[in-house]
Amino acid sequence: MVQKRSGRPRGFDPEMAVMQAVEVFWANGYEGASLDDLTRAIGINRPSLYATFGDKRRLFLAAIQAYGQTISGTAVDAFEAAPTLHEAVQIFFQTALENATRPGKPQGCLIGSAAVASANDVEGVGDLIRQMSLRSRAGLQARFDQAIADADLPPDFPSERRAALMIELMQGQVHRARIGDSRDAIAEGLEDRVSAVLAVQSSSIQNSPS
Amino acid sequence: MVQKRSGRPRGFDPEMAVMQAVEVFWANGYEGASLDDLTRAIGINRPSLYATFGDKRRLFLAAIQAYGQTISGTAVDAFEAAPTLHEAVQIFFQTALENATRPGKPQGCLIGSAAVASANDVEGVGDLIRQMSLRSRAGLQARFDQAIADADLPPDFPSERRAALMIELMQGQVHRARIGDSRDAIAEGLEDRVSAVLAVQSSSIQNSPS
DNA sequence: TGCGTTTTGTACTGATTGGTATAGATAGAA
DNA sequence: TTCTATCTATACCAATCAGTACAAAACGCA
Repeated sequence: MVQKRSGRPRGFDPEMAVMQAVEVFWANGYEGASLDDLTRAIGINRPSLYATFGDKRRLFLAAIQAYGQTISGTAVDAFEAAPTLHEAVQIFFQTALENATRPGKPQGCLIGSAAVASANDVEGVGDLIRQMSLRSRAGLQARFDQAIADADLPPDFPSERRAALMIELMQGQVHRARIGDSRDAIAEGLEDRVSAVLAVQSSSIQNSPS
Repeated sequence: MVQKRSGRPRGFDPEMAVMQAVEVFWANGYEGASLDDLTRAIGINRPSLYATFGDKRRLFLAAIQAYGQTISGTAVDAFEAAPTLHEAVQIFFQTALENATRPGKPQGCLIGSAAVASANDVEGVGDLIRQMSLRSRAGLQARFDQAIADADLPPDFPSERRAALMIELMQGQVHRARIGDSRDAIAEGLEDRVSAVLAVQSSSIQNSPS
C-alpha cells in the first residue's frame, strides 16, 4: 500500500535515476563523476537529487546496490536457474561477460573498477562490496554443496575454494573487458574457466624442468 | 655519462618521488589523489613537481609504469627465473599475492584499481595498461611455447589462452586483496590456480543434472 | 665576486567541486 | 478557493581543484 502524500509530485522515477547514475559512475568512477555529470544524465537538478538521495556518496552506494541487483546479479540468477551444474557455471561466466562487454554501455564492471578504486576514500563502499561479494560467494557455494549431497560432485570437492575461484575468474574477465579486450576474445577462455571451477582431480602436468 | 648542468641542483630523487606518487595513486585513485596529497607524500612543492613531471596526468602515467617495472613486474620476473614450469606458475601467483597484500602498503594493485577506473577519463591510461598487459601476456606465453618445444607441455597446449587465463587469475587475486580478503585466505586457492593454468586434459566432471 | 641557470618556496589564479538558500510551481485537503 | 506540503528551478556559497607567476636561493663557471 503506497501512501499518497500531498504536495507536488516528484517529476522523475528514483529507480530510473539510480540506473542513470550507475552508468555515469560505471564509466567515470566516483570522483570522476561530477554532480553536473550526474544531474545531466538523470535529467534532474541538484536539489531534487539531494532531496531524494541525500548526497553524492549515498547515491553512489545506491548505485552500487542497484548494479548488484539488476546487472551483476543476473549472472548469479542464471547460475541458480541452470538445469545442470556444468551449464550453471558456463552461463554464469557467459552472463557476466555479456554484462561487461555490452555495446553502448561502459565496459567492465562498476564494482570491479569504480567501487574498488574508491573503497578507501568513500565511507561505506568497502563494507558494501565486501558484503555483496560474500553473499555471491555463499550462493555459489550453496549449489556446490547441494551437488555434493546429490553425488554430482565428489564428497571432497572444495566448494568454498571453488566458489571463491569462480568470483576471481569472473573479475578476471571483467578486467580484460575494462582494458578493451573484445567479447569474442574473452569468450575463448570460457571452457578453461569452467574446467578450473569444476576440476575434480589434480590435473596439473609433470613437474619436469622447462 | 651524466651531463653536469649548472644551476641549483634538484633537492630530491625523481625516481623516489614517483614511487611515493605510486603509493598515493594506489591507495586513492587518480581523481582521489590531490596535488596536495602528492606533494605532501613526496615532500616537494608544486612547482618542483610540475617542472619534473609536467602535470598530474603525466605523473600518473609515470607512476603506472614505475609500478609495472618495480612491483607487478616482480611476478613476471620470478616466473621467468623459476627452474620448472610448475614452480614458475606457482611463484608468479605467490609473488603477485604478496605484492597485493603487503602490510603497510595499499592493498590490491595500482593497475587493477586506480588505473582501470580512470582509463576512460585520463588520456593515455587505457593505451598504457593495455600495452603493459599485452607484454606481460606475451612473456608468459613465450615460456609456454618454449615448454611445448621442449616437450614439457603437449603440442596442443593452448599457450595463448592460458597466458591470458593466468593474468585473469592474477587480477582475480588482487581484486580479493583490494576488498579486504587476507593473504592467507587468498593463498588457499593457489594450487587451484596453478592447476587451471597447466591443466592438460579437459578434466571437468560429468554433465549430470544437479 | 659576479653572471647565467636551474630549482625552490610562497602566494596566487580561474575554474570546478559538492552542497544549499530561496522563491516559484504543483499537488491533496479543507 | 485557500492552506499546507512537497518538489523544482535558479542562483548562489565556501572549499578545493589543478596549474602558475615571481622572487629568493643555490649551484657551475668565469
